Amino acid sequence: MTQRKTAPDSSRRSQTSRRAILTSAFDLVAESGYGKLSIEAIAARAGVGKQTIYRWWPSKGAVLLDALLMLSEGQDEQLMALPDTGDLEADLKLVLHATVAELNDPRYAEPMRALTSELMHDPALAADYVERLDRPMQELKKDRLRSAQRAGQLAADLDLDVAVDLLFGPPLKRWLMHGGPLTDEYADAVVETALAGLRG
Amino acid sequence: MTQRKTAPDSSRRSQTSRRAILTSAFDLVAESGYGKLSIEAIAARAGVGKQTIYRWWPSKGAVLLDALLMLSEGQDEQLMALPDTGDLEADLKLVLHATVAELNDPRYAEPMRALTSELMHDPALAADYVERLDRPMQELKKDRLRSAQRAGQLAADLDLDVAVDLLFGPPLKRWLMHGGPLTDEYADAVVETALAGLRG
Amino acid sequence: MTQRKTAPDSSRRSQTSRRAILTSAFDLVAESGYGKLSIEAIAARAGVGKQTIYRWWPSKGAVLLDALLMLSEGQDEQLMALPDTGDLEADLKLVLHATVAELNDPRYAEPMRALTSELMHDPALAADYVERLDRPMQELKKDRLRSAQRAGQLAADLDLDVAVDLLFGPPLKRWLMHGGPLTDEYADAVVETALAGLRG
Amino acid sequence: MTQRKTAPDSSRRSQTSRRAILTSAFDLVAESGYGKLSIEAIAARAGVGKQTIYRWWPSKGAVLLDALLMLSEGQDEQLMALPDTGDLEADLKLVLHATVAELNDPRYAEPMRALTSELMHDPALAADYVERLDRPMQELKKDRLRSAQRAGQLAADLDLDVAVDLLFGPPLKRWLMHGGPLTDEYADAVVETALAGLRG
DNA sequence: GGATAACCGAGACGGTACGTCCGGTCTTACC
DNA sequence: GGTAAGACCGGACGTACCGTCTCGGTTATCC
Repeated sequence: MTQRKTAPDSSRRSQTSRRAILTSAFDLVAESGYGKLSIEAIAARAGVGKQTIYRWWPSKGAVLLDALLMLSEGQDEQLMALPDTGDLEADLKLVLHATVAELNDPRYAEPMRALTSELMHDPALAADYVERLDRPMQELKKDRLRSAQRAGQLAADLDLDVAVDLLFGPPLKRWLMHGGPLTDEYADAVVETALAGLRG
Repeated sequence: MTQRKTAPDSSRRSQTSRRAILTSAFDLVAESGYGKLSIEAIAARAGVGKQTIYRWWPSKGAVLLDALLMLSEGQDEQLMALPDTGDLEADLKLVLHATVAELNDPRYAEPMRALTSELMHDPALAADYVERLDRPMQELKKDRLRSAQRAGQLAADLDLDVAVDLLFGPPLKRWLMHGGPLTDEYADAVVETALAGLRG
Repeated sequence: MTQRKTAPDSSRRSQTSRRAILTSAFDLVAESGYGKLSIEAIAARAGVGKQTIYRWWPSKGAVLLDALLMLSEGQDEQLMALPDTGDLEADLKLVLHATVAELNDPRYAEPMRALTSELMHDPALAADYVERLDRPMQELKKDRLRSAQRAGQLAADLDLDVAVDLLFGPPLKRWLMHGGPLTDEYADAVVETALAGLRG
Repeated sequence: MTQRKTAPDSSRRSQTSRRAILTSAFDLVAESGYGKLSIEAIAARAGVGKQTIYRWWPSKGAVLLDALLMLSEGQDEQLMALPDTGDLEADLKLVLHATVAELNDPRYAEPMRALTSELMHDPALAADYVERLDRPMQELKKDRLRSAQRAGQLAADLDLDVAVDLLFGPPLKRWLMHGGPLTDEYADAVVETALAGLRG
């Protein structure tokens, strides 16, 4: 079940309130951490009644998801594609550097962490997340790999989903588990090793 | 600062209560999910005063971590090593199958999910987790890879930490993000692709 | 500072809950004694959230005071006067008998004891008690004495506050200190002695 | 049932601890009020195990009673008598002034208030209080009145218990109920009015 | 003079209640 | 009908004490 509740966006809905709620949620979690993120706090900071939140979102995780989506609302229509200079390794390193930078920037990492933590206990929200954020990203990445595959730079029988996971799973593991520093050097090592294979 | 509070295990401490608390926590979360896991519920089910929990653990995440550690208390001394038949690919597939099975078994997945969600918001707990659960596991895995490296089955200059992440990061990503089915076939694909490299 | 918190009685306030809380408090203390009177117990018996009590009263003593005041809410407007048959001694004995009866009736004595005990440690509550219960009573008593004074039955220069204390202080002392039986005969002796003076 | 538990004073009992407990209790309540008086606080301040308190006293009220009794341990044997100059009115005013001063001195009033509040809910303690503090005082006062009665200064058929209550009940009422200032002038008025009678 | 038993400080234990915070529902009064 | 405001019931939080219960470590009699 996807977040139908979010969609209707009745014409009577106050866009002012919607934006105030989303930015309040995002800012609250970025400033004070997940612990301070409560529906009451969001409503208070947004100058909004609690009911206005409950009417349009099923959980604070859903608010958070919308808040993150709002950030990329500018480049909406024409979803930006990943860089394709022909040099696959360089392009991938560039993308992973960006990913690493985002995960290390508290401003984005904290809301992301909060959302991820909600995803783990809310399958409906997780499905929504996959559909609206994760899958589009995954497709973009697969597009770049497909281009390389067509150019003969990747194995012809390569499963692109696995390939994307091989590149982006390792940084995610470090980020989640705090299992070591999350640096550009690490990202480079991941790209090089994934491309060449463990056997070298 | 690691969870020193957990360690001292004063001689006055009631081992009966400790065990009751840990099994209660584990069972509660396995049966009813993370939402039902409250300190009050743990104390009630364990037949213990709340203070006895607060006295020895700083958060319910710390209780959960100890609960998971208790499960592997039997094989403490002789830390089991990973299988080493000489056939690296087969051994790794075996291990990843076990990992996948664990992540798919609600009995273990639910407590793990709960703990992971706590880790994300509690750096001290995360450090403790890394030290007491993650690093030992990581070392075991590196040991197996090192053995293969010595046998010439892996690149001589391979960074083993990166290698382990390349193998275990992808399933973790799927598990966390619900970004696709987590099957033995997927595990096999990950092992094969990681060993051969994306270039094939 | 008087108990302004109690007064506003915002139009949004639930009168149902208010009454349930006051009767629950009164009944609980009457049935089970002061020891069993906790905010939690009141809330539970009244079927009310604890916050609803904390929102409107600053302490359980304040609840108790309101509960006692609620009992005399019927005869609000026309504050009943003390009997005035012209026979001062008989009238006073009647009133003291009533006082003694009330102090001996567990149903009223227990809540009164509980309230008195709270008064002793809470000056704000004590001020409120004086203003809303004690002073009105005191005035009623002084009115009756004033009437007798005008009829020449009492000394012209008599301080009526002292006079009231002389009549009602002794039973209070016995009640508080358990310093002897609190009977109608005692009340009669107090009235007679006070009127005639120790010198006789 | 009287406080037998207090009496045995086994020869093995530590007098150091006993005194530390009593002075700690007295000082705690005098300094921080009744609210801060807990068995734990007494034990901590006295540098004593909680069990040592529970072993010798049945409640904190009992500790308080002993603490107050300890203060008058000096003049033990020869219980001081009330002043008897022959001038009854002057003597009584002197005694009531002393009473008023004590009730107005926070150092004594606070422990007294605390004890009184305990008495109200603990009949056994109340009985003990009457026997060990109240009755002896009452007898002293009656002795002085008896002397006056013999001298013909008081009615021959006067009930001395009632007489004492008539004199000491009114200040007690004011003290308890905060129903007006408790001054020497008030004490004088009580003595004069009680002696002369309300009729003048 | 060595056993032994009561007392001691300390503090963990199972509990109860505290006063606060927030979840999610409902009502009221605008607009 | 959407909204800001906020009262309401419920329930968990983390803390403070309750009274009971060991645990070692002194005493301080009694054999």
